[in-house]
Amino acid sequence: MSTRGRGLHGHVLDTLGPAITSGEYPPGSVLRTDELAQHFEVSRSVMREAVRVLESMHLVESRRRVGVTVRPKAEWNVYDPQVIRWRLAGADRPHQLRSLTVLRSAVEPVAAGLAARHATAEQCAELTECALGMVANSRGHRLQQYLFHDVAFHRVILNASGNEMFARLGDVVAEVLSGRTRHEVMFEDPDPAAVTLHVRLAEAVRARDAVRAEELTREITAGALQELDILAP
Amino acid sequence: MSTRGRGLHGHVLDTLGPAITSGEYPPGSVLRTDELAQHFEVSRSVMREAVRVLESMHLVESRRRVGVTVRPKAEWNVYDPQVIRWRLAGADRPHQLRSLTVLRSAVEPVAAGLAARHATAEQCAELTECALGMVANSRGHRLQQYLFHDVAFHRVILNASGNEMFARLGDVVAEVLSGRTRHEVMFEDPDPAAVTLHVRLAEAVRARDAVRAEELTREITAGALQELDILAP
DNA sequence: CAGCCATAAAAAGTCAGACTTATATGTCAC
DNA sequence: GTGACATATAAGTCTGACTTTTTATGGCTG
Repeated sequence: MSTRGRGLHGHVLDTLGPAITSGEYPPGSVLRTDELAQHFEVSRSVMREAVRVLESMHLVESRRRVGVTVRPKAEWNVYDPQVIRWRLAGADRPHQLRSLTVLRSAVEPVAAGLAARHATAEQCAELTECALGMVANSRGHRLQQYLFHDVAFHRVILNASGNEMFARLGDVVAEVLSGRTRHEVMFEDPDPAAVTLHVRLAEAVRARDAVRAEELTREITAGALQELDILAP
Repeated sequence: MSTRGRGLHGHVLDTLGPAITSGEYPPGSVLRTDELAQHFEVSRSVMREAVRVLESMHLVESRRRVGVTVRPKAEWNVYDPQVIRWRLAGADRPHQLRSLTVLRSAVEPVAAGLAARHATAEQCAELTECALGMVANSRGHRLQQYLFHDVAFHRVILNASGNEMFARLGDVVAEVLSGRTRHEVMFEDPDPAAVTLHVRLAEAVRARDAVRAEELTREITAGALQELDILAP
């Protein structure tokens, strides 16, 4: 996973990326390409490629005669899936999870409304299938199977919205949902009310009821916010 | 602008990036690093750095013995500011503008609600100042000055939300707003109703009225959708 | 002492060439 | 047809030398 371990520069990124996003190298820190290359025991060419990638993520800035400077957090490309993974794997995972859940609560209801208008028959079928899968695995500590269908469900909604920006948030939602099952809440069976909401949402999309789809999704995301004790979204 | 023309690899990206996002090299196309290096008259090292950046944006995939393959559009990192700029500069600018406006319509109302809760006194003051600037420049074809305050206004809202994911959409909103003034609609003075909505929104945030702030922002973004003839968002 | 300019040093940037490695594809035997 | 094997190809890596830009320094002049 991650950088698919592809190539030496990928390995360097797997170490250096998290080190930066976790604050090990705080903003303003200055790194030297040559030193890094020595430290990671790779050639300067490889190190330079890694730095270029970090630069394209706005994590660092490379300037002549100065070095590679870590940029302030506010400038990072926080929508880069790689950056999101690094941060979710690091210390501010809880904070990141909250930010992303709030984002979900803004995007998903609108996406669901659009999905109700644009979903194909096939997508409606997938949706129903996922919802049934959730129901079937909602009891008896079958959390992994439940998660699988939950993720698939939200992915279909986002894709069916027909908006590419929404569709690309599928991975983010998947991370948030699986993160929830893995480390945070959700040690017990999922809330039956949440399961019901998904079933009704699938029905609403099938019935092309955009308003109802949007409202049901608001209830779903409100639940997600509550789980993280985010009272005032 | 763009890649800040920094270095040869930046120049290569300025040409190759738009070429890919515009579909000049359709998904599935295979490029060879050596050929590209020759074509751009740069060394392979520089070309490789450029390819690495494109790879980190998920625009291409580099595989041994095959070459550099253009990935399907659905896999691109469409939230990367660089990618957004390239696409806004290219042929599917209208399509991109619609996607981003729909995204705005989902995010900004929630952001405004949060801003009403979290905005500092300073941010409230900035907001009022921006709104006044909009009013002052809403007549007499002072479109540039109006745009400046409009962008600043929405930036403050997004920053004041306290959510880093929202805050990072400031640049996107800026692009959408300025794009609107530049190429699309808005040859005449802005709609007075929209101006009024901004003033009332600034008041709502100052008054810590989250519900009203959210609703006013919905009206603002609904207007933006209408301008692009997006009837059913 | 202040201000300015020439100089030097530091680090990134660039290039060229040789070598390594993975892998798609074709070939041959069975 | 299936499998093992050979081969060619393009990316990947390393090294070392050179260039360019930017900053700091230090001495000169007023």
